[in-house]
Amino acid sequence: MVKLDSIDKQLLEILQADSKLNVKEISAKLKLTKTPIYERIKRFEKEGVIEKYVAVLNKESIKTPMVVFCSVSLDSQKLEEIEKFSAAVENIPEVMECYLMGGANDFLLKVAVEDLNAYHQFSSGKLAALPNVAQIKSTFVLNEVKRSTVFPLL
Amino acid sequence: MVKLDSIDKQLLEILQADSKLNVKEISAKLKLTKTPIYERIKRFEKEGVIEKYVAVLNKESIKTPMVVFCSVSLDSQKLEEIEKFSAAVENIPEVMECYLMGGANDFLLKVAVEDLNAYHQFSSGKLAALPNVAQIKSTFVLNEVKRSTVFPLL
DNA sequence: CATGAAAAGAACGCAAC
DNA sequence: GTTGCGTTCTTTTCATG
Repeated sequence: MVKLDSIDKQLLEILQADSKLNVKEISAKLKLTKTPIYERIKRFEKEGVIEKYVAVLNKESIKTPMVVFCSVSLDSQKLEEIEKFSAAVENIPEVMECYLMGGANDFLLKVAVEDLNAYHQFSSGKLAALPNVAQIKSTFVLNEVKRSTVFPLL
Repeated sequence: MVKLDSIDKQLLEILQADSKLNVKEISAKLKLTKTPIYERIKRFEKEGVIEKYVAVLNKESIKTPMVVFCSVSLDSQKLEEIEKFSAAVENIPEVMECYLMGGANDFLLKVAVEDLNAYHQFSSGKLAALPNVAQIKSTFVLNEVKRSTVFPLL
């Protein structure tokens, strides 16, 4: 875990919102010169604080997939089983996000598929086929109101 | 909505995974020369297919916030009320994602806050204070197993 | 941290095939 | 779509204060 000072946080905040700004522009925003900003960015990249840079597509302009949230509960909540399920889910491309949840000790999965038929195949074929899966409850997304990749920095 | 040919899809796939590759490297991957790749990328940027480029932070190396999923149901599911709620949610920074869900006609919100106390303030203060909110059910994330921003291209 | 210089590489624009 | 060239901009390194 890396300690971040105030400038670090502002810098990461900026890069999370727009990584195409060049060092000169970022420096101006933070009222510093290029050198320190450049060095901080390179440090973040080297230390892995910045994992990667990616393009974000506009969902209005492409044919968007059907998105489904599914709650998956396991027969056993032993750590070993949880890790086995987690590992399996990693390699399923339809699963965009997966969280281990408190409360009912379920997983919550965000799944993207082409259509209902594809979802059926995914759900009964791939997901239910995983060992230890007890129950799957699916809820369909009608509309994406907000989606942000920016994590608040504490 | 833009039509994408096979190369477009591969190109966007690559840029969603790593936007720091230069045109030369991408061209090599797609077995084309720089010119057409460069032009396609510029077209995507101009047309807004590529909305922006962002840095993705490594959650292991920063102090990650507490993440909570909350189901919000409204008193009324009239379109007008749904839009009013959607608009309000847009401007709440704690709300990272928000989806209008099928089934129970609820919203599903992914919320990031510093700690339980902050969540309490958010939930009872900001969220419950919105007009028309009937019920809020919160489930806490224990562990993030997978998180990807890559949308499959259909 | 600021300044400035200098080299390498990438982006960008153009022309010819 | 390819090849090639030239200009401009950014990145990257380095030296000085």
